[in-house]
Amino acid sequence: MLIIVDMMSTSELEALGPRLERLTGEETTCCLPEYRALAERIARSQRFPELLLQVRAIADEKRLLVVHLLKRRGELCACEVQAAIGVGHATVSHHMRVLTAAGVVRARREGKWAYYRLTPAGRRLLS
Amino acid sequence: MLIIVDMMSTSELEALGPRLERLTGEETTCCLPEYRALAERIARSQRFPELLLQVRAIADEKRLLVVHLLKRRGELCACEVQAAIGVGHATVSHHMRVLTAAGVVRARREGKWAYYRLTPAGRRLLS
DNA sequence: TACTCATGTTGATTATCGTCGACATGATGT
DNA sequence: ACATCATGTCGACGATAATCAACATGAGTA
Repeated sequence: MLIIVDMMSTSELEALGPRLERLTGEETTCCLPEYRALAERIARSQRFPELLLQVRAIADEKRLLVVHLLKRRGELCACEVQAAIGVGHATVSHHMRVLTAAGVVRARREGKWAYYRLTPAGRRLLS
Repeated sequence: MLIIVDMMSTSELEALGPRLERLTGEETTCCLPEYRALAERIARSQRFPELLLQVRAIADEKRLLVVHLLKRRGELCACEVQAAIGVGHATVSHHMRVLTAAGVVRARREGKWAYYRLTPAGRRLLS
């Protein structure tokens, strides 16, 4: 319940309280406890951590490029991803791990090769 | 034309070429120059850098929270944002700067106060 | 004018992340 | 069996980013 607030220094918290309470008397838009509670509700919802994970997964130039390529081509193997984005194979493996962990892409093994395609959630991110 | 490829070591490039050329003879899905060219077209399009900037702007817990709050409340001043996300005012200023630079939110000054609201592009990011 | 308040800016610190080399694994082919 | 190939994992390094304290700015106020 106090996770967010605990990240503020106590001096700033004490200074912030009366300042905003005074503001509510003049400007009806400022309301400290209301916004703090609303922010906590949003941050503690089920969708927020998932969405944050997905957004952070595509917040990289190479990974956003991979997602766009998958949207156009449907399915790519790891070597094709490596050729497309121009990094070492260890980096490709790392990026695809981030994308799969976020639920943006889904991996499929076929012999030596690993194929990747977008999940429905991944497709929704690009609409 | 060689920006992406130059990020690979020459040894890996030389090893990758013949490997994929052989693959194209067996698996029709592997095609090195085609994917490299497609990736370059996407990365050099007008929308890609803008989208990357916007996605990176909301790829932070606090900033994603701010964007959600703005979607619900319409407009917030800086002190309300500070109260909601629980960081120092310098950090709030930094986050709002990142969001405005990406075109996700728009700032409006009224006397001492700074009000922020989502841009159409920012609203589109959350749909 | 002097003072307070809301916000922006700067510099430094800390943490996180992208990248790669080296090694491991598991499948394919000779 | 042995070599080769595609991919994964680990450790380290460099770059980037989040955060705050301190200072600066500019508007309202007594």
